[in-house]
Amino acid sequence: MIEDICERRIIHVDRLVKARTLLPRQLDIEGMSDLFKAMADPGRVQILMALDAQEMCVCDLAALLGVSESAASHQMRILRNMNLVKNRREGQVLYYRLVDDHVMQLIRVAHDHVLETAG
Amino acid sequence: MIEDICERRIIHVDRLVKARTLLPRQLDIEGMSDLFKAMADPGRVQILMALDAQEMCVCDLAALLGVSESAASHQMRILRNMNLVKNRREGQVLYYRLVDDHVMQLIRVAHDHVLETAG
DNA sequence: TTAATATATGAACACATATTCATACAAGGT
DNA sequence: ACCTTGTATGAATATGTGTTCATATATTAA
Repeated sequence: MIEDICERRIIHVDRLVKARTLLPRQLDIEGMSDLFKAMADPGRVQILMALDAQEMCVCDLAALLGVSESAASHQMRILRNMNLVKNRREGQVLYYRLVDDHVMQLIRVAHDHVLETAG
Repeated sequence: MIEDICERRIIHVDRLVKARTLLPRQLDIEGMSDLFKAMADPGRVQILMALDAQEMCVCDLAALLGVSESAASHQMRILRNMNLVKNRREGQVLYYRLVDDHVMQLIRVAHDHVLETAG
């Protein structure tokens, strides 16, 4: 079973072939890792969990995290770019909320995993 | 409703208080963001999806990603440290597999999100 | 129009992360 | 014991990310 393709050692060619057929397009893979990247920050996780319960504005979120409003706004842009949140304007205030239930599904599974493994 | 706590403007104190009561411990939050951080790389997402179908060794995974075996080993350490994979030795070869179903649940939700939003 | 409020954005710096290279370890064969 | 194979690890470099600061935009009030 030991073979060599493109100057690289490969032990299980069959598994490699099978893995290749099962993987989605590279673009989807990158989309998924970008999504996880958007959630790979304690502040943004807190923001998302807070927004599950209610709409909040940048000002409140900054206070929640204990950071500047500019910093909070930068975080919200990342979450917006990854389609995790959307907003609604009411006068001067922008109210943010989660776009759909995917976000909370991810949060819940991650929380379960952390509670089970780390304790 | 406009108040000021600790030299910071807060518009909705009630929402801030509610958010604070709903958030888990800071340690859990960090565990969750670390978990997402571990999945915030296209190569590691590919590895995890490949390991859903079958056990694979570092050598095969390096070939799958098109990177050096050293680089693949570094990636596996990150996944191991975050309790996403475990391994089994069979002679000289270490076979990696997913620790539980949480990983694939996260992958599936992320994939759905990407397909729905990005197209 | 001018001023104030709420948020966004660009640039720069500090810090984190990924890869490469060299080396070390662990298991099996000779 | 030695050598080879499979994997791990440390250090260094290159790249990426988060925060700060200054500034810009949007909405409302005076």
